[in-house]
Amino acid sequence: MTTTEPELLRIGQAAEAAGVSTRTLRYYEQRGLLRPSGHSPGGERRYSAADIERLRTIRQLVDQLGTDLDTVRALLDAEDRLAGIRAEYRKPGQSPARQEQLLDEAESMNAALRAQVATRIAALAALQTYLEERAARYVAARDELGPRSE
Amino acid sequence: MTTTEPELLRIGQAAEAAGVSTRTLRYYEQRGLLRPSGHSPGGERRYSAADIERLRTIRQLVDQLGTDLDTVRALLDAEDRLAGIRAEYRKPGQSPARQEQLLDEAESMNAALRAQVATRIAALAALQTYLEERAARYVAARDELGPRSE
DNA sequence: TTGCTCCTCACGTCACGTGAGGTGGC
DNA sequence: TTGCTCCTCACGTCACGTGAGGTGGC
Repeated sequence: MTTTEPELLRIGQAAEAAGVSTRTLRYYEQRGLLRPSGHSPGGERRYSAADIERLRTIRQLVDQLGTDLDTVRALLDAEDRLAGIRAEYRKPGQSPARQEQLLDEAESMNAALRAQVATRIAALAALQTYLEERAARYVAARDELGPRSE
Repeated sequence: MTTTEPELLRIGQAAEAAGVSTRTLRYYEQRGLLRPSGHSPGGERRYSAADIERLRTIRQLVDQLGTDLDTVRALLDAEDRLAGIRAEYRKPGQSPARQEQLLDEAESMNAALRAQVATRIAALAALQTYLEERAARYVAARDELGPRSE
């Protein structure tokens, strides 16, 4: 049996799948954030499911946390290094010290992100409370307007 | 007795109080978002406490919700119109229909904002869950690395 | 062959950042 | 008078948007 086809997407399909423009995909490539897994013989970009996942991660960080692209790249680079080390994990002669160092790095970044998310959620909760108070004031103002006869 | 001084701030003080740059204040003025309450004889901008409050509102919308400045202005304009009507409330001959229309407008914008905030909080909660799962995986990976002696 | 999507420039835009050169108030 | 802050241009930057003009695969 043949291995199943890799299911690579053209740039337009990839963009639509992640809710971004094709320009964004080319720009991320230029900035070193996301290289397509392959290319067609004619030179068209081809994106894998893993590429789309990576793209979604980038958008999460940018949209939800307002992270700039250089910071996102640093984060993904560190993840890539950790994944690389994990892939070599089974080979003999790997340095556990090196691996532990990368784990430290990944954990501290994760913790920093979690702190950012918590801060944002708190700010949004405050905003929500404020908006609810205003909604209540609107209702009060409407009552004060006098009873509209049905 | 004299009325207490209005306590107007220079642009640098206003900027620092709201955590933005002076450039941002001048830009918001140019874009019609925030006009300083007054000017010094020499032509310097002077900002009131209400101006700073308005500025903080703008930053909330921009930072927490990613709202663009045109949308923010539309929102503040509507609030200003409502405040204007309320100020005239005591005068006789005001149209309650007009006032109710403005209340409708304000309420619907408030509701839209609340929906946006709720969506964002949900997205952030999902991100938080994802980050916590990753944190757990890091701990597992560390255990797998082998027990560090002592 | 006809559309449609893709390609690479390259200029435009939004929300500011950052000097350049000069004026005004403790 | 000396700093410090203010003023108005005006060019730079980041993350794309948007054509311009041309090539490639069902």
